[in-house]
Amino acid sequence: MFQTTREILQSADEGDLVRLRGWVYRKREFRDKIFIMLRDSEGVVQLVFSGQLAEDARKLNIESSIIVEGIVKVEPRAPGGKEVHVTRILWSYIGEPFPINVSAAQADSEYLLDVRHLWIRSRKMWAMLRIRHTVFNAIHEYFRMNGFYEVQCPIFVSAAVEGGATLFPVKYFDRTVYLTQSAQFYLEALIFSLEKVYTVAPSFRAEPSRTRRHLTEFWHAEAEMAWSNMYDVMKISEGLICHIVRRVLDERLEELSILGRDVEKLEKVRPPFPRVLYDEAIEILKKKGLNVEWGSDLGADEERILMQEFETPIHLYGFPEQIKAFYHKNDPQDPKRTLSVDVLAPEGYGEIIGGGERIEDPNQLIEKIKRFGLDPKDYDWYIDLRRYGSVPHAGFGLGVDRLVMWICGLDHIRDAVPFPRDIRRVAP
RNA sequence: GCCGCCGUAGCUCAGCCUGGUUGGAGCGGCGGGCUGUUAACCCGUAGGUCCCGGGUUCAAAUCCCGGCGGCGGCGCCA
Repeated sequence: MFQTTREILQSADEGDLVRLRGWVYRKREFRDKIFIMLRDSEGVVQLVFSGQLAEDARKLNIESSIIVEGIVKVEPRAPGGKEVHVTRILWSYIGEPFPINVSAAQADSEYLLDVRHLWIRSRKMWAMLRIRHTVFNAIHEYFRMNGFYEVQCPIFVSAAVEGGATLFPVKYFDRTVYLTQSAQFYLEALIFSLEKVYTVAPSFRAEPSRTRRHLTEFWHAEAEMAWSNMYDVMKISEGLICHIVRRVLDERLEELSILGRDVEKLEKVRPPFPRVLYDEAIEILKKKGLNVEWGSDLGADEERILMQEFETPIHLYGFPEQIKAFYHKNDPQDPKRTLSVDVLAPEGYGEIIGGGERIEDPNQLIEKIKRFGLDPKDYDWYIDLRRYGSVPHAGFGLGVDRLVMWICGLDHIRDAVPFPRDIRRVAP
């Protein structure tokens, strides 16, 4: 029977005989006594080796693995207030000198990406991974609580969702297919069976983006709802974000603190999010002296400047037709505008959700596909969905890695993912 | 696609602008010291094709040209 480091710190009593297993996180050597910070999946606790055991412990390099038996001591000088005085080393594996040192870790260097398979052992990565775990769990919780069915969509696809977006070609027997960039079209098909559906899956974008919020492979949480409109998307998406943030605040305070996250800022994330019409955003930016006109897309700088006005995420809605993909439904009251909505995260993190109402009329859809310079033949089955009992419907996609990046307060999306894939990096 | 930056020890970096004896520091390694550390500390020690090629010069890590490798940001999007 083994105890975790967390169990030692939380519930073990003075004098308890315990067994622990883990890795050497830090080692502090003296003549006849050695302190080792033992790391496991739950945390870190101090071990004390003395006498002959100190001589054995001296051989352990950083990240060596070890199983020990010892006696719990309440000790104010120990990190966490308790430590384990080792009485037996039951097993050990003396690792080679660990190649990551303190200065490399502080520098947040490229080297850490080269040795990412080892760096994921670090406290920072550990904290992020645990928060990420909670985020993914909360996504499933929220959708299931709200009557959505989870579905699975193909990764190999034969046509683009976004007209212009770049796809990764894949050799597929004697022809070329592509890696999916969104499950949206499949989700739209599935609402005719299940009405409210969601999926959490990777999406792939071959755009040569070199920014701190782009990956070529990212995790996409997408939902689609029959009998729904743009305002339903706003309600569900803000409910989702708030539920996720609440869960992280409830379960992961220690991890947020390790990452140095300002928890106060996350506490402010409560519904409803401000609803900002695209036109208002343009006005705000003009007042701030930016040269933006109705119809132009908001770049990263504009987004950042706009979000200085807000402390929570916002719904930015009603984008002009020309800056949104063809499938967005135009506003019948104002046809040059679409019933589209993005969620922008505060603190400069930008767009985390994109969505809106879809065109349900087949003729309107065909007409818009043509107007966008695309070929309706490429969207054959997608148009077909509208021919057999079409319904108003809407949906959205959440960039889960961007959400994790924001919640953790990270500088780069790469650090929101254990093994990031970007324009150049595909290893480890 | 556009703009900018970098390449010096296993790792992080200083030195380069203003060329000048044997190219430095911290961490890590190795050896030693130390009765309580919190990224332990102290002493010693090993470790270098200064990315590659060419040029200028009495002299190049340093200046110039070319190549290779890498990074950051924007655009696009989640």
